[in-house]
Amino acid sequence: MDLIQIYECFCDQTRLRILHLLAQTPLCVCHFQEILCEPQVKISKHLAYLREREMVVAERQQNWMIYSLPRKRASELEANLKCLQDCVQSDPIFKRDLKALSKLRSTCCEPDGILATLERQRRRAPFRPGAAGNNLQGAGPRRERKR
Amino acid sequence: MDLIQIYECFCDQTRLRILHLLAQTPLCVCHFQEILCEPQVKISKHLAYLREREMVVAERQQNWMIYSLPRKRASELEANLKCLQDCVQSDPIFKRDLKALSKLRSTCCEPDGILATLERQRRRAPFRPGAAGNNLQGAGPRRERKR
DNA sequence: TGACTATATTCCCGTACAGGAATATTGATT
DNA sequence: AATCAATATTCCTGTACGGGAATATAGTCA
Repeated sequence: MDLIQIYECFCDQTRLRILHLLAQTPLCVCHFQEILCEPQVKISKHLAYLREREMVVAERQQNWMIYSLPRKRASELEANLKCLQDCVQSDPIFKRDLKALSKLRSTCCEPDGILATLERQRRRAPFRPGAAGNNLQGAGPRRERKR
Repeated sequence: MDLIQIYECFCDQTRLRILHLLAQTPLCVCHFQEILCEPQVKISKHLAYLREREMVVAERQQNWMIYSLPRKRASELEANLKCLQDCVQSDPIFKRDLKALSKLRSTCCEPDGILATLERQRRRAPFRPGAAGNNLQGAGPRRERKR
């Protein structure tokens, strides 16, 4: 019964917001960080959770991981995504997310898709190091991995 | 955000089956036991879970607790219940549940609602002590409650 | 090759269930 | 008052996350 899995994926607010955004367009992790204003670990983990359950797919593009909804979606997923849209359309948080998304897109006038967008964004503003919610961490010193 | 709560309620198979049945008609606990073929504790606990989150309401009728969906439901709940219907309509488990439900109703030709049904059922077949999935336990000896 | 960037993983801790066994509880019946 | 029937609650155990800190990793670029 993988309807259950769908609901499991849906019952966390961060995941809901991610899916809601992906219903609009593919996005990379740093976009989620910007839009959701949540720490990197959190987003990365929830994306992993969704990936393991095949609710999203990931594809590497240079340094970025582009996440998107799978092309072929089970009808249950499709139905629930649609239902989700209806349910959240008046919710301030989700509305704000959409607004932040469209702002992010407009700043790079996206002619040929998200990838070109990313490319350009990177040249102009290498991820806005000081922006709110942007708490990237350096790679830190390496040492023997515990195991 | 109580959409999340809805999804939390939906992400367990037993609860899904319960809600799916309640979308048809109010029912009492022993009916769930019969239809779902699950132990009493399990059903009782999931009903408590749903009650605490106000996804169902309970009303005592003599010895029985009648559970039903609340009269006034949030639009999100309504939407998701509808979505659920669509998603499970071809699922064998849920189809079997509906079949079991209608059988249970037809055996008592329900003229004046579930309560009369219960009344009559009880006289004729006092809960079928040996039936499959029916694992009622006696009240057991009492002793000082630990606390 | 070394530094840097974007993202993933591991470790750790706390909490929320899920499920079953053993009662507890409450109203009805005798 | 004692018993019974229907249902709820408590205790216990195991597991799945959720979140954050500290790295780890892989690609890119100088």
